[in-house]
Amino acid sequence: MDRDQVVHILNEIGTLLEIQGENPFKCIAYRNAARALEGLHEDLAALVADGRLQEVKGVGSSIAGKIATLVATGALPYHEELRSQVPPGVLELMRVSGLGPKKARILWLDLGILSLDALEQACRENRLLAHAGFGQKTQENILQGLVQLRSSVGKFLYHVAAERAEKIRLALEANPAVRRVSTAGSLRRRKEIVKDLDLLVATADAPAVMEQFVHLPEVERILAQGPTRSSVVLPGGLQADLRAVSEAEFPFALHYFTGSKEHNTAVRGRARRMGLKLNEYGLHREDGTALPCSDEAALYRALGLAEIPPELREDLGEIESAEQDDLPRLVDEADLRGAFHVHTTWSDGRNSVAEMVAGARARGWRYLGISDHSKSAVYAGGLDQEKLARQQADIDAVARTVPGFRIFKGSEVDILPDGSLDYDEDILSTFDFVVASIHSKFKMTEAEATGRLIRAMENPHVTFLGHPTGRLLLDREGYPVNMHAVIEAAAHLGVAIEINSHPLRLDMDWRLGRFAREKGLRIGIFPDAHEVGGLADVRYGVGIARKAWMRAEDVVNAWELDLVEKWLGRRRSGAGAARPPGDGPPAADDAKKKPARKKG
DNA sequence: GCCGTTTTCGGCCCGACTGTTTTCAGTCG
Repeated sequence: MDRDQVVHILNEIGTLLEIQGENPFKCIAYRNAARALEGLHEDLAALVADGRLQEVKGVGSSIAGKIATLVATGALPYHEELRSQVPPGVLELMRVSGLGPKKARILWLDLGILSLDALEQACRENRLLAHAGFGQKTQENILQGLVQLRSSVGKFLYHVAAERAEKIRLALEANPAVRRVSTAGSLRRRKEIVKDLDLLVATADAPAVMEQFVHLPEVERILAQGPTRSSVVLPGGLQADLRAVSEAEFPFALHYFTGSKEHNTAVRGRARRMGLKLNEYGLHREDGTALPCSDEAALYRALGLAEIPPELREDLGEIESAEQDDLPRLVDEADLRGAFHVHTTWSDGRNSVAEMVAGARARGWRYLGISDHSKSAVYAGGLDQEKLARQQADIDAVARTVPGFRIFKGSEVDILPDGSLDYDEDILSTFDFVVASIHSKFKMTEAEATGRLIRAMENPHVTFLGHPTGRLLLDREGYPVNMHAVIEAAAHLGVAIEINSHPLRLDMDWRLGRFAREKGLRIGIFPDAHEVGGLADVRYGVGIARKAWMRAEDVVNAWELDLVEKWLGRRRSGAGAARPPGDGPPAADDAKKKPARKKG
């Protein structure tokens, strides 16, 4: 049994104990042990073999014994006994927002509810009201939580889908019968949420490729298998479709299956106006003669358009821009020179300052901005003044060991309910940068949330606005914010808004990109990393920034170090909307033909 | 169940919010 499985079981034990009403600290102990294992740098099996498990902080003699059993035998009698005492349906109930162990236990023991369907039924029949702790409002909240939970079924986060798709793509690529292979669909367009995987191959032996595809080890179930198209289900219910075409058809099929539907419709309309017919098999004149294209670039060229990157194919003005050959050169991961918004063990990170810096250097970055949590973020180990001083001394010490690499001292400072910041002037002035974020009191009206964010940005110490809506994809709606007003204020004040690259956040939303560009907003593609591996999440942020039409010059952490230092300095000295030298006015000409579509 | 410059017992991260209560329990981050 590997580490991830052990972590999962320890967490589950914590939950099962909680449902049984065990001492809460005992439950926490199991979760802490799971967390400690997650942050482990060493091989778990080796640790067990050497009898050094108890050296891990959070793992004592009892849990160490259980881990050893799990690693050695793949099972744990204690865990199985707990599972036999609590039906699996109870754990299912706890997935509903607002239902914790206590309420789930009451639903189970007093009402015999063991499924989401039964829970909904009971709410509709007002059967919850008779029980202590349940009122009208609770019942309504549960029904709402059920809607939210079910709406996430059949949807997958980009990073999950991308990882699965890449495995399949590599397997297909290794097949000698496959000439070309690509992902398509919303995944290729880098949407933050995808419903299924679309893959496309060019081959002369489609049946053989289909045979390979449906029998890949990750396939759980075959939905359909034909010579040109097969569909399978992967673990977790993710559906993957593979289509096979000839090499000559490949560019047209790739374009067609990449979409979006709206983009395709617009492109086909354009072809028709030019006396051409475009479909997934080719581009033809009215007399039926084919216009061969070797790739998508040739296809667009044949229609009098510059090649449109997949990320932009949402019919949000990209065709007009391509027609005038003024599509932006989109930011690329290789453009990033560093990053801000990184946590360390000083707050809730899993790696030290030195380790995070080493990770950044290994990526070829020239600078890194450390921002642990501020004092009000107690649950995340926020730093008080004394601890902050020690953290900053630590950063100074690490900085001396990495000449030529710049470490910026900052903080992810909580924006308090009234829009003020969680540190006073004396402390704020010790930072090179400040990421201001909301982490508490999410229930606000749109006016309150918008005012709160803008007031925070008016503080001259604030350089970046962190995850502006607080959303967690497929999990939690963000607070309602008038993002247009926030973007205008940020651009005016010279504050850059973060595109938080954590795959659950990807916040700010890309749909605001055109508007943001028009206003001259600067953005940051920041990892919000809590461990070294989290630095790589910037690739997801880059995908969103590309969908948002962002160029390297719009992205603060794609700037060279000297430019970033100047920019931070100007903001601090109250110069307002500072821009890097040589960077002209916002490129409004290629950003305002079509207003950005509102979120949703 | 874990841990120790508060050290073998007694605290453990804790404040805000919500909905339920009539002084607080449960949930969340």
